[in-house]
Amino acid sequence: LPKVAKEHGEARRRQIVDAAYRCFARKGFHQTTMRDIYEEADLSPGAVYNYFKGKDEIIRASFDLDLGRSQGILAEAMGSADPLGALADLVGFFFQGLAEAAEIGAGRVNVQGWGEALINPPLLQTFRQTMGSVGEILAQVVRRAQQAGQLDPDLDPAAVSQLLLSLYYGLELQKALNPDLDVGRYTAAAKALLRSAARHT
Amino acid sequence: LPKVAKEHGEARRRQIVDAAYRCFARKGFHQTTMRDIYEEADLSPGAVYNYFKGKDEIIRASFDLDLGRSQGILAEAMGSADPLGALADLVGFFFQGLAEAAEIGAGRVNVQGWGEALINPPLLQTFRQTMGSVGEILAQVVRRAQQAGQLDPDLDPAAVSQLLLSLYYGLELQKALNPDLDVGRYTAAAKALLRSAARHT
Amino acid sequence: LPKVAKEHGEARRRQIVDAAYRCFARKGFHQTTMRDIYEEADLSPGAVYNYFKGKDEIIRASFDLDLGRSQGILAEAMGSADPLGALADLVGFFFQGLAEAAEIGAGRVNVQGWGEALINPPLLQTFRQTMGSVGEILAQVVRRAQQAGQLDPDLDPAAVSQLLLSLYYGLELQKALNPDLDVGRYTAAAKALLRSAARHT
Amino acid sequence: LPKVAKEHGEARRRQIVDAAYRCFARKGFHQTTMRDIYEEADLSPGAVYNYFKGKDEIIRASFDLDLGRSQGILAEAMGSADPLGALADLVGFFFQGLAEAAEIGAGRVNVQGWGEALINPPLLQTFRQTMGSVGEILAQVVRRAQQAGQLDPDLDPAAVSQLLLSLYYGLELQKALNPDLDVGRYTAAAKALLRSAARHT
DNA sequence: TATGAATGAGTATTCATTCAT
DNA sequence: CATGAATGAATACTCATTCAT
Repeated sequence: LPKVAKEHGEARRRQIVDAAYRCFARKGFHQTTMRDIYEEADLSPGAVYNYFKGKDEIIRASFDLDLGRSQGILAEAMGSADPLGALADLVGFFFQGLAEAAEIGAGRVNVQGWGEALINPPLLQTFRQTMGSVGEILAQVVRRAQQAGQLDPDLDPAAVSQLLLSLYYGLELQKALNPDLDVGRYTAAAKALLRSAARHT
Repeated sequence: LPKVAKEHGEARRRQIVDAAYRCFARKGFHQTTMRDIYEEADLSPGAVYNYFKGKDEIIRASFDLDLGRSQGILAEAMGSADPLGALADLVGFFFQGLAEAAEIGAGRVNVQGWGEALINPPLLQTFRQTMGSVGEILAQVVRRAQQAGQLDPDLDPAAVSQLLLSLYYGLELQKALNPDLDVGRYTAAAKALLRSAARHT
Repeated sequence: LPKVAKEHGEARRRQIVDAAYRCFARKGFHQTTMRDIYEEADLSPGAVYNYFKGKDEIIRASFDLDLGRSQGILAEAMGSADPLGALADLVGFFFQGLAEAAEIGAGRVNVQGWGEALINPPLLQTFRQTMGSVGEILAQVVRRAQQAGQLDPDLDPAAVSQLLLSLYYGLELQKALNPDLDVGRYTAAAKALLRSAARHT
Repeated sequence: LPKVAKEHGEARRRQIVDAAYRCFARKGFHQTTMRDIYEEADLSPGAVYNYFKGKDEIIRASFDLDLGRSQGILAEAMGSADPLGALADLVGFFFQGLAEAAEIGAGRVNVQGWGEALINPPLLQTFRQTMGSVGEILAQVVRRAQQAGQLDPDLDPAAVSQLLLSLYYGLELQKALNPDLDVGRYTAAAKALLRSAARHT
């Protein structure tokens, strides 16, 4: 029974967060009212409050996403024998993921989330953590690429990792503001750039 | 005297927008109340409404910034005899500008502005216009660099220009979320990357 | 149980409209604030808005009155074998009703309602509908009185019906502006006038 | 000089009241803002306040109309050798006057004025005075018609005078709510009614 | 747990009026 | 007298949250 109850609770939370997510993508966090959320979720106001303390918690929950799917490819990249190639793979994987996630409005929610994070400390933590850990992994891969002689050893691994993050976030932003943007061409250019950065021996 | 009146009006509008800007940087657009704004501006509520129709107009006015200062260097870059070098200069100029603007909270306001633009059509226009025109200039410079043999002619100029924009916006984002970020190192890495992309003849 | 909920809702709406009505009689529509209304109704502001979209809807609801009580006597008049006598009865009934309604301030609200209707289209519809349908019934009774030889067949039934409406509205107005007015004497004179209009055969 | 000044002042007051009147006819007293008034009058806000203490005074001034034009015919009626005929003439004169005044929106302003008077004591006085003095004159004419054997001596003169006022105000109301109303037919019916009330000797 | 009526602090905005120039 | 920028009290309405059922 407790297990069933727990599963039920998880399902309800998911139902609420999903509904909220759709609202957020459409109207933004602060234009979305609790009413929007519980109507989109087909629930009563009280029901929502049985699962979340308030709107803020729902916003935060919208970003407690499974970095899980990405974890695998990131770990793989760190261990790859061809670090530079792994970076290119990451670019392909993440940029393409962006294009797919755009369909559920993820880009719209994320871009708004950045702004929200600036005035919402707990959310800021979430974002910094994600960016921080991914950034460290990227820096590590860059470092390994340097050790493998694939990249100029004078490059600043941390800064390069930030550049790579910028290519990702910048794409997410530009794609959100202009959905017509062609992710494929963008990705191709990014890979070309990466290739050209390879050490010419 | 109409001229005096006009100047006075402009000054007041500036006073209000500046006050609002500080509030926005601190608390976000929607957490900032009109009261916050007119108190920060040391005005009465009515006074603010004499110059702006409402909050929305103030938000929009906060982004009607003078692209003017940048116009010069962009034009110069387009005409430069060393397009690739000009690109590096642009990177230096704009990234450094970002660091300076951070002091007045511009980064914080801009990042929030992106999110706002997604649910605020007039603001979206403003952003798309800015990004569009700067993007075209960059693409043009890239094209000229290719013609000058400085860059691989197979590169997609539009996509490269988007990458460059990403480096800029991504920096603005990362700097806003983490003010400790070292813009100098980031800029150096970007320039190194650009150099490595130069055609090796 | 939906039925209970519906009854509850109706009761609340009534409670609000009644409270508003008292305020309107006292201070007029536009001098009455929503605060006046929800305090008079002993409710919170939000509660009022759960039942009415806004002040305008409350004003309109104040005039969605049951023409029901009158419907009976009007129908009866239309079918009466003594149409002229029926008209006199209507005069007695309605003018007396006016005197009674004055106690709840109905006259005051109605007089203000006429003015409001001039600048409030939906309300205008309400008034025109009521006046129109009552007017048609009166014209019909007049016509029947003419056919029965009780009234001069040369009289314009529609115009006579307008005269009768004027006697009613004019009384409501004069009584509202001067509560001392003696409705009994006014009614007696109206009946005498009606009698004198009877065809002298 | 003082005379010129006074004339100037009067002209300005008239200019303001006329402008206000147009606004009132259009939007009602309380929907009309002082801004509406001084813009319609092509004046500055301060200018208006140089001639009127405030909005309320302008409203009141809108009803301080020249009963003058009517005074003549009323006096004449009181002295007429054919009082009943005089009553019919009054009906013709005033009802027709209503039709003409409708063009400047007088009906709309008056109907709204009745409602306003109910919550505006000084205005109430104005209305009661006008109605009272006209009513007394009418009662007097009725009394003289009775003495002349033209009307049943059992009729209540005061009540009959109220009925006559009702025919007037009721017409004004119905015409305001329904501008299509045919004043000619209404007047004809009123005169016919009056004729039928004449004593049949 | 679920419901949804009720709460009430909070917010944007208006507008009659003033007064320094 | 004229101007019109400034004032600020007042107002309609919202919406996150609660709690009795």
